Amino acid sequence: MATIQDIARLSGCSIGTVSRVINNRADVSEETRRRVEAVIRQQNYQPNSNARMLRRSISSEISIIVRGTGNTFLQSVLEKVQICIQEHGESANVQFVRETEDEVATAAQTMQLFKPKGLIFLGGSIQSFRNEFPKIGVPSVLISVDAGQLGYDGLSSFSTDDVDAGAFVMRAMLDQGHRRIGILGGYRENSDEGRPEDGPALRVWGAVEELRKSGVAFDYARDYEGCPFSAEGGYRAAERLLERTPDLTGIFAISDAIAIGAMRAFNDRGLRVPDDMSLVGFDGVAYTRYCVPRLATIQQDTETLAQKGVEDLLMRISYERPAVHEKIPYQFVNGESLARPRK
Amino acid sequence: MATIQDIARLSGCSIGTVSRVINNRADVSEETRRRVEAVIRQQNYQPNSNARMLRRSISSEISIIVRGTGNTFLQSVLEKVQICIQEHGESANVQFVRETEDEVATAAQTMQLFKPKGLIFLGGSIQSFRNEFPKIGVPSVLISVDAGQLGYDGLSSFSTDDVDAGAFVMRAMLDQGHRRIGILGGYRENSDEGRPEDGPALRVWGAVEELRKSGVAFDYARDYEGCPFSAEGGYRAAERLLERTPDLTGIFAISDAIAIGAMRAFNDRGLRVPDDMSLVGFDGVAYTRYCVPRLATIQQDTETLAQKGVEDLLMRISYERPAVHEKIPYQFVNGESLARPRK
DNA sequence: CTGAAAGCGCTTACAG
DNA sequence: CTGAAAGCGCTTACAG
Repeated sequence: MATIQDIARLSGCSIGTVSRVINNRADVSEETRRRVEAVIRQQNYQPNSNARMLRRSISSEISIIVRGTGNTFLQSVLEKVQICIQEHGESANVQFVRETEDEVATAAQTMQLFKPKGLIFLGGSIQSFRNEFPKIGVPSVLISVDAGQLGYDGLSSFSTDDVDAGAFVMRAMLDQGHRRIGILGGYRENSDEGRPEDGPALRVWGAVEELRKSGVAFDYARDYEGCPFSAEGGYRAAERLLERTPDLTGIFAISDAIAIGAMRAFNDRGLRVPDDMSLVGFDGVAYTRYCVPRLATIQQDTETLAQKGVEDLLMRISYERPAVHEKIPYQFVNGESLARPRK
Repeated sequence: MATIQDIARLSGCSIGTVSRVINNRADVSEETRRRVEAVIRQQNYQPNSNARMLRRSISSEISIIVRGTGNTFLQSVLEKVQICIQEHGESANVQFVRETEDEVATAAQTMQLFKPKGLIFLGGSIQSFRNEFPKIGVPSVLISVDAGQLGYDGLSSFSTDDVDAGAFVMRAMLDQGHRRIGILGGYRENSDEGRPEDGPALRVWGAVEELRKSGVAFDYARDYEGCPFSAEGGYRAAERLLERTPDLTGIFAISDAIAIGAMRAFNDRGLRVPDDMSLVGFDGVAYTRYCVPRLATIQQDTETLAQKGVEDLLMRISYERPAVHEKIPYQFVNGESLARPRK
C-alpha cells in the first residue's frame, strides 16, 4: 500500500504538496498538480481514511438513520441510497431506530461516536427535528418527509407530496363512483384534529380534505382506523373497520404493507377485490405489481428520492450551499384493485 | 470530548497504562485498572476509533458484502445483521455487488480501502471463494451458502440445508398426490449436470433427487425453467414452462419472488391456485403470509442466520477459534397454495 | 507556489 | 506493573 510519503518521493515534492493536490486546494501549480496526479494514478494510491479522519477529527463517513425496521419501502430506499453513496466512492454506516425512539437524539449520539461528515435520515418526525436538530452540526438530508417548514440551514429534504397524493387517490376513487370510503391510516388515532405536521398522516389529511371538498362525508370515528405500518397491522385494522362500518365500498390504505394485510382480511371475510371492495395502497413496492389483483397504489419514486438526497448531501458537504426542500413527483398506478362499486 | 490524555491525567497514570486498560491487557494491576475504569465511566470516555484504526492500521469496522440488489430475502437478512452488529456496539459498511461480479474479488478491494477487521458475505458462490478467498486476511462469514467443503480456516458459514429443504418440498407435493411437478430454478440452465456445488441450485438438485428416489420422472428439458430471482423472472419463466409443459399439476419455485411472479402468470392464464395448479416457494418472506392464497414455502430462519453469523464473526475477531459451518433449521409452511391435484 | 514541522489520539516495543 | 517515547498517515498554519 502506497502512502503519501511514497507519492511525495516519486513525484519529487513534499507530502504537504501531495496533500494539497489530494484535497484539490487551489494553491498548487498546474504542472506540479499534473505530475502528482499522474503518480497517484499510476500507484493506485488511496489516502488512508483513518489518518485523514484523525487529523480532521471527523470521520469520512456518512451516517444513515433509518426509522423502523421491516419496512419494505424504506428498505428499498435504503438499498438505493447505499448504492448511490458507493458509486460516489463514499462510505456509510447505518443505524436503525425504533419508531418510538427519537431519531434525531439518536443521531446526536451517532455524531459523538462516528463523527460523520453528513447524515441521511430515512423517515422521521418533524417534532424530533424541531427539538434536536440544532444539536446536529453537519449537513443532513431527510428523505420521505418534508422539512421545509423548519427552515434549518443544514437540513434538506426530499419527499413525496403526501397531501397531494392522498387527494389524488380520493379523486380516483370518487371518479369510479365510490361515496363510502374508509381509510386505514398509520399511527394516528382516529380523530379529526386538523392538519397534521408531517409524514404519512398528511396522506389521510389530503384524502379527507378532498372528500369534503367534493361534498362526501367522512367521519373519523366511523370511517377511519389507525394501525402500524405492516401487513399484520393492516389485517387487524381492516377487520375492525369492516366490523364497525360494513357499508364501505372502497378503502384507502396509506401504505402497501397495510393494503396487503387488508386485502387478505377482505378475502378471509369472503369479500372479493375489487368486486365487493375497492382498495388503493401507497408506496408502490415491487410486490404490488404481481399480486392478484394488482394493487392500485401511489408509486413513490424511490430511485430519485435516494439519488437526489445523496447528491444534495455530498454537494453540501463539499461546498457552502443552502438546504433545499424538493417534492419528488409520484405516479398513480391504476392496478386492478380499484373498480366501480356494485351497490 | 475526553481523550486518553484526560483520562490519564484524571486517574494519575500514563496514557500507556490507560491504553492497556482499554484494551484489556493482562499486565495492569487490579487497583490501577479499577481506578482507570472508574474515570472512564465517569467521563463517558470513548476511544477515538480513527486514532486506534490508524495506529493499528486496521479499521474497526466490519464490511458486509451483499450479492445482488432488490432481493427481499437478503434485504431482510441484511437488516437483521446490521441491527445485531449495532447491538454489539460495532459498526459496519455495506457493499453491493452484482450477481455477475465476483464478490470475493470485490471484498479484496474493500480490504484495501476500508481495512475491515471482518467480513460478512450475504450470498455468494463457492467458486469465487475458492479462487479469491486466500487473499482475504481477516475473519469472514458466509451467510446462506455452505462453505464447509472449502475448509478455509478463516471462513465460517451459516446456511439453510438447501438439498434437504428441496427434498422436503417434493415430499410434501408427492404426499398431496402430485406426480407431474415442474421446477422454476434460478440461474442454472435447464440441464441435468449432476450435483451443483452451492447455493439455491442445490434446492433443485435435492428436489429432483427426491422425485427420482420416489420413482417419479423429471426431465430437465421438459419440466425445468431457469430464471432470475425476481417476480418478473418468475412470471416469464412460468409462462414458458406452462406453454411447453401443460400437464403439470404443481410447481416448485426456488424463491418466493419467483413464486409470486409465477402465481400472477397462472392467474393471467386463467389457472387458479391451488385448484388448477399447486405452488410452493422458498425463503418465507413476509408477504407470503398475506397473499391470496397464502404461499406454501420454506421459511428460512433469517433471525438465527444473522445472529449466529455476527456473533461467530465477532468471537473469531477477538479470539483464535476455528471456523464453523452450521446448517440452520428451516420450517416448511403449509400455506394454501398446495393441495391435491384435481386431475 | 512550496517545504518543514507540529500534532490529531492512540498502541506498543523498550527499558526499568 | 508502569512510564517515556516513537510513530501510524495525514492536514494545515507558518514561513519563505
